[in-house]
Amino acid sequence: MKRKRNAKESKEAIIRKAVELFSTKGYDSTSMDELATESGLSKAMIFYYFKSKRELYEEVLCRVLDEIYEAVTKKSDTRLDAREELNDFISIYIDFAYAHPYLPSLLLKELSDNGSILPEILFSKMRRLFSHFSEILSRGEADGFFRESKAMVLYFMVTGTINLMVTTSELRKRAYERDETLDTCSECNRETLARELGEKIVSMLRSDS
Amino acid sequence: MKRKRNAKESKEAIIRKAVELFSTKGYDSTSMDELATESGLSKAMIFYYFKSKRELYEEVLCRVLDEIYEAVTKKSDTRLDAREELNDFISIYIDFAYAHPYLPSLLLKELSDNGSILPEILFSKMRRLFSHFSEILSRGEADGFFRESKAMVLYFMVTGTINLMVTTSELRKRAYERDETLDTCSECNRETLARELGEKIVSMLRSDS
Amino acid sequence: MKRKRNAKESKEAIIRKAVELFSTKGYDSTSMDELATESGLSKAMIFYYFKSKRELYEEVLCRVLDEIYEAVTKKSDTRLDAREELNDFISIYIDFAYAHPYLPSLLLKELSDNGSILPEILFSKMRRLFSHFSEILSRGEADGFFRESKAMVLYFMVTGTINLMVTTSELRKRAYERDETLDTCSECNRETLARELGEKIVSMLRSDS
Amino acid sequence: MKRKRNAKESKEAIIRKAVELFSTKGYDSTSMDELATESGLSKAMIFYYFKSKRELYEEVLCRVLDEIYEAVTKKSDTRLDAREELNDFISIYIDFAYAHPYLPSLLLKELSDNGSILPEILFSKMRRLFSHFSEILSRGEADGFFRESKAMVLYFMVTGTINLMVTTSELRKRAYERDETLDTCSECNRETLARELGEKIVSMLRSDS
DNA sequence: CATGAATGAGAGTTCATTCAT
DNA sequence: AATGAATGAACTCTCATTCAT
Repeated sequence: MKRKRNAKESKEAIIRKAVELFSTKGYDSTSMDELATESGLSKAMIFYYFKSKRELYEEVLCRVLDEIYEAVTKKSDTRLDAREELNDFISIYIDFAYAHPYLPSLLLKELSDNGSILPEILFSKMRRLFSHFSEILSRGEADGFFRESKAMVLYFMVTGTINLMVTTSELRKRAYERDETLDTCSECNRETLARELGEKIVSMLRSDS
Repeated sequence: MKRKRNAKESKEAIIRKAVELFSTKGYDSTSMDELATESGLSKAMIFYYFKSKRELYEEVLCRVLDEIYEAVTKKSDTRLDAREELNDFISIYIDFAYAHPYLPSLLLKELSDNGSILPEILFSKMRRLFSHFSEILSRGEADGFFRESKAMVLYFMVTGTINLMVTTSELRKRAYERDETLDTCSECNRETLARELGEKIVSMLRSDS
Repeated sequence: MKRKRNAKESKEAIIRKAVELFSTKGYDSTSMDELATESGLSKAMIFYYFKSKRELYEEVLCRVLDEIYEAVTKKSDTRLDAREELNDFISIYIDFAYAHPYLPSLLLKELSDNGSILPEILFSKMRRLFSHFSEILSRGEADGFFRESKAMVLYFMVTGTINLMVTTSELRKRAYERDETLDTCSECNRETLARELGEKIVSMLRSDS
Repeated sequence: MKRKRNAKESKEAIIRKAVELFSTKGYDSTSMDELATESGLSKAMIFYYFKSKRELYEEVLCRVLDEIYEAVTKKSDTRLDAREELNDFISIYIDFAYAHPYLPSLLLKELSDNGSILPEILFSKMRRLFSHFSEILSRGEADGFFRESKAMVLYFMVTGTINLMVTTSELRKRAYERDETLDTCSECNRETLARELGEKIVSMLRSDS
């Protein structure tokens, strides 16, 4: 009914809602009808701006990955020693995940599909982020701060854990209420997590151990 | 036309295929038609044994969780010290994940759906597994082998990493082929992963550090 | 609402209506919704019996061509001289066209699409009919009854004319009512047409002329 | 952005493309979007010049019929005897069809739609062409060159055959390649067709036979 | 004269689910 | 215990058409 005549705004409204819906309900369970209604535009408008549902989804995922990459690299400072940098990576990733609580599940879902249909552009954006992480580790090893380790495993220990902590926050709360002897970290906030994770990961890598 | 098998056999055939399909294609992308054809029964039969697609799915997930729980607790031996037990947990979980490479993605997906629709029975099965893990840690702390830590975070560091490593194996291979300077652990087998993860996690928890 | 539980009947009902609708309204303008309603079944049932709209359409066209071919070859008698046989071909084709007034337009439409998307099976059925016609001419030439001619051109003169006469019958009536000095053959019945066409075509081919 | 052309030019550009698209793809399969893009104007402009898709289509058909009529009557010379005039009609129609190979299928399609929705203006343009043809025959009969015949049937024998020969040219080539014993007139050019058709039709009408 | 943004209606197709047998 | 036949509701996507600028 309301007609906005502003392309940018409309497109933005679609993407905004798309991010929300895709991440809370998943790709399949998000219908274009719903997305249309929720974004205040007609279904036809979505297809006016995006060729297909899949294309819209890819646009959404690209955005997410770009945002993460930028957040993580912006503050990156090679003058710091690798331990501090790793700590920064972790806490920035956590900040990002908490600020966009719907995004991690998007990533988890995409990864757990074996990524077989992952289009090239997404694929390379994911690689870029891992590459950045990997370099921090290498530098740490070169400088004698870190002992040798599998970057990939470490990467999943960091990002996987964060993603899971964020997406399960409701679940963990529920579990705690059911059985208070179970410490599901239901009260953990981003600081607690950052400290716990950062400290544990760095201590795990300490080369003098 | 009508092959008379007994009920158990038919039901089993359905579940077996369901596990395979749900885990390789996901819930939404698995159609009852396909499941019927593949399991050699008619669609109507599936609905005869299971009230709905969702119910079947839950049955499938319960199975998976039971299997994991059994695998993990079978060898559990409280006479061992907690460090060894933790190591066992990790390697058994890894064995399980490699033996059923489709299951981890099921779990990841279910968790990343915010679990808000997770039915009670699934929920408690998940709790049970975490509870077991948590006890190992507590014992380790009590015995002075482990320093204090958030069990939940540790649990995700372990299971999340394993699940991700398994579900992304194809993806990591692809990424490595594209750029060989990137160590995506594409050659890692279960032993490598068990060693890397077990050792790192235990060393991270060492109380004397 | 009414549920017939008879596969053959249902499939037949669909095809029957499909023939009618496709030929009166064309492929594009016939909607599956309409076809469903008209045939007394649900849309889903159509897709239960036919994989796609296109497949249904092909089935319909195949039927038509088979029917024509059978009608035309059934009475074919090589003991007759080619002139009589040609006459028979014409009058049988006319009978068929008048008995199934919706079919000729289907054929015309399919042909006028340049047949570029014509699937192999349809293509060969069309060839088979032309081949039969062509043989009659050849025999006539061999026996000295017919002079040389382009079989293809003759074939279109015969079938094209018949198809057009049938599909335009309403139109010609209207035109005559508008202007009675115009002889649109609005009163022509199948006999008139058979005589006019048969005689003219044969006389045109007479070798002694 | 806004290329200011004059109205006539724009309108002409639209019709030109419309003729091409409607005739190669048919009415339904031609989308206004496509037409807009191809004609270098915006969709809205098309609706500015033509009330609806149907109206544009009618305009297109009218053009075609006018062109044919003019081509056919331009050279018409009542001093010639009817046999020559008939021959001229045929060869001019053939020239026209070969020069505009997309138009015949338009006409065939429109006719085979039972013409029930044929608007008045199209209807009368079609009548006018037939009327001209009819007069040639009448004159031929009056002058004793032609024996009696149904003008309508003859008209379809001429125009129907030509239209079909043109629209099926690809098809006939394909059929010949598949089976070289089949003479599909795949090499026939306009001269061959004009000779074959003209001579056959005139000989068929010869009153002294 | 010209357009980009917007839409309602409808297209073909799929799917979980039910029912008669 | 078993199935083929049936369906309503939903899905993605397209299209002719309109309106504000």
